[in-house]
Amino acid sequence: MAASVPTRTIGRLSLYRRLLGNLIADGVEHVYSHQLATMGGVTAAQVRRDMMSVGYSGSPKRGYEVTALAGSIGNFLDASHSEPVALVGVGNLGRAIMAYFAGRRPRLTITAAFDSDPYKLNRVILGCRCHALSEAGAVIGQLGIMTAIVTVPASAAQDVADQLVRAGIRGILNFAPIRLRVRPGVYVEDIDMTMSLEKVAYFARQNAETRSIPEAAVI
Amino acid sequence: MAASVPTRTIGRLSLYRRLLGNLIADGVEHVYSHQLATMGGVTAAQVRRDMMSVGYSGSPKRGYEVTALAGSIGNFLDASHSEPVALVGVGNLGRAIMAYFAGRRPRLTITAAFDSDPYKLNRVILGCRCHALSEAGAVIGQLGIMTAIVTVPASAAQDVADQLVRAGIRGILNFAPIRLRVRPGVYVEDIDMTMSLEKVAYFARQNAETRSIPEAAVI
DNA sequence: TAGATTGTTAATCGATTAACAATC
DNA sequence: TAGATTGTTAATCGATTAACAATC
Repeated sequence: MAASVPTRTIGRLSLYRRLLGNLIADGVEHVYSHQLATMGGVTAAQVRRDMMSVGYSGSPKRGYEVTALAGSIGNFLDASHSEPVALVGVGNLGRAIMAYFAGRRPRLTITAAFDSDPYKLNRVILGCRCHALSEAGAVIGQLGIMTAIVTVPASAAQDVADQLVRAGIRGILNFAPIRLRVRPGVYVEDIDMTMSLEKVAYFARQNAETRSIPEAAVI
Repeated sequence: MAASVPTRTIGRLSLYRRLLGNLIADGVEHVYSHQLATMGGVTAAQVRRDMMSVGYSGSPKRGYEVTALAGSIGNFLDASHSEPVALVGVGNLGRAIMAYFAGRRPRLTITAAFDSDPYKLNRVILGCRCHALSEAGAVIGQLGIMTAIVTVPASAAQDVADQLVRAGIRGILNFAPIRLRVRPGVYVEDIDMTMSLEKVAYFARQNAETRSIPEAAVI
């Protein structure tokens, strides 16, 4: 139905929508591609191409209408109804993420939590009931959950992913530092914080080395 | 000095090193490109190319020597000495990240924390002293910190980034949902959890829609 | 040796960028 | 109108993939 859109474009659309939300809050009514580009750290041509892919047209005079564009992106990105999300692994990181998403995107709500710790079972943590993973099939099936966040240790992640996929999950946001193997038709997005931090440290060092003398002058 | 290597390659090197660590723990001595490829979710050719970029050679007979390769990658990725990291924003997410990195990469240790909450000042949280942001210049300069993690709200992130760059930071791992504007020579890596989750939800829905009938048969 | 793997080049692929006529 | 912006195509760019001779 929807033309196939590259995964990076989907990410940028999510970004634009947030920017548009800010503009709406500020009472702005129209925006040009180059303005969105500056705010989003992309090029103006890229913004225009992305708008094309959601099928929204701007006008050469006033650019894009902010509320209408936000609506178009919403139609493109969102489900027709509010969507529940599952989270597996109610440790430090899991709880922080639950708190982070609480009330942020009303259309994506963490509705079910799972953990292997028997002490946490059936307790309500951050407004969300904590189940045993063995109940995943039943709970996920009953609530019609398609999206899950995995915040368990690497050693448990593949097993958890297998159970989630069997339970009907079609998309996983994976924080475990391991590459999950899932069957085709299940989308996995990895957030590997260790990898990201090592990358930042590497380039920080490169930057410091290559411009150690000029930088003092530049500042 | 080091040939310029694309940022994705640096990420993969970090990944390989972790995989090699697991192999070493398992007592494995040699590994072939296709084995690393399977574990890392990349292609064998890509692995071989990446090994070339760190200047390590394998043998057609035994593949790559695990410990030596891990050492080469370490030489390439790591600083000669242990590196301190700063974290700004000691909220739920910030504390979870501090706990996450504690003891994980001994060469990258979160050594200084910053927060605007006066209640947290000078307290030691997860083994790390919490300073006021106004001290950033002094603390970061004194400890020689080049890398920082930003876990403040979006509204404060740009201001924090500016202060960090002024204090000498050359690389930022940014969790705030906003595009930071920094001068050239400062590397920024974004972890935008909302964007990632929306992306996963989008593709989960696509997957569920496109294969709603066949999937039952496939399972 | 025979066979599988490596290093390395050439071909492919996809996304980004540049460019510009159409438009308000 | 004049001028800036849009929609859209063509050119560019970079990374990935395929391929294969060299090697152990």
